[in-house]
Amino acid sequence: MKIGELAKRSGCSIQTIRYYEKEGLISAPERTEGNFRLYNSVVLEKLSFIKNCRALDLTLSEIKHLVSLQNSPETPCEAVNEMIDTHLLVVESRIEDLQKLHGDLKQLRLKCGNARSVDQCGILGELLPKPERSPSGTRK
Amino acid sequence: MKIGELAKRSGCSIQTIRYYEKEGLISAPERTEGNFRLYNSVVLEKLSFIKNCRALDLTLSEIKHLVSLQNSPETPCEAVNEMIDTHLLVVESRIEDLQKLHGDLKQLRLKCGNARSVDQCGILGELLPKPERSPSGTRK
DNA sequence: TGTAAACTCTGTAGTAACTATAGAGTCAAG
DNA sequence: CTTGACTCTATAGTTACTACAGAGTTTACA
Ligand SMILES: [Zn+2]
Ligand SMILES: [Zn+2]
Ligand SMILES: [Zn+2]
Ligand SMILES: [Zn+2]
Repeated sequence: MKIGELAKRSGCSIQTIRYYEKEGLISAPERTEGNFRLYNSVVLEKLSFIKNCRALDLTLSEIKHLVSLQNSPETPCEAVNEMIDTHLLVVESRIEDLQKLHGDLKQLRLKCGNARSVDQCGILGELLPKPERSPSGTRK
Repeated sequence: MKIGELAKRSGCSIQTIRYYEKEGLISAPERTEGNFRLYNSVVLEKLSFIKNCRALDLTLSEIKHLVSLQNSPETPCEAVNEMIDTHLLVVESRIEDLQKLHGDLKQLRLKCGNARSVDQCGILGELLPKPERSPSGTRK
């Protein structure tokens, strides 16, 4: 099959497939006389694997690592576990960050009061460093 | 003060300050005879504002919008509220996504079993599409 | 058989918000 | 007057793609 059909069947875009090839995530396929890429169905599994990994937000470099592990099946699988564990930590800390962010935003949202104009809005006031009105404002 | 001192005092890197200037988030300062940027302390507040907004993960374009609102103080502050609300929704959906991800990763992590080698590791197996051994594998 | 549509090719640029150089110029101290 | 610290602009790199431009290939149909 040519790249267009592969794209439809795999759910990856044509450009993404070519990109994965360039990045070494899938191997370069044969070509037709006219230089078109020609795939067999095996690559569908590889793309599916990659998609599963991407859905877990593993980076392409991590996926590459996993692929290389698959190609040397006798390696101890500790490396796999470590990668997942590390990734779990990253995800957990991102969740924590976002939850703090969410709390801060909620707080901030309450600061508007019922201001009508921007200069009275408590939100912007809150974002400024400290609205300490300088006692002898010497501007310029 | 020159850009180096501003960087130290603001906690933004020199490149970031120049980048913010290029993007129109802070205005271009005066220059010395030798073409060095020369700042007064007002810019410290602007950078602090930007840092606060970035800590809430507002995009530079959103921050630019807020800055322009500050510069027209009579505008109704609805726009501010809407931005925060929209942003809250984005953050909430990111948190949900990550929590699902986290669950999936936890699940996956359990699949290792006590495999010793990669080819027996349940994690990689799980990531593959479906290990249905084809009954009459006609390859090529 | 001719030709137009649909497909594919490579290479390049764009995305967000920076970071990190290279190579040149400026300034302060000894 | 020279060294070192600082600053300048411009450019490239980061991540995982997406979106072209311009050229070549294949298929379908009249
Ligand atoms: Zn990871
Ligand atoms: Zn308000
Ligand atoms: Zn937002
Ligand atoms: Zn395992």
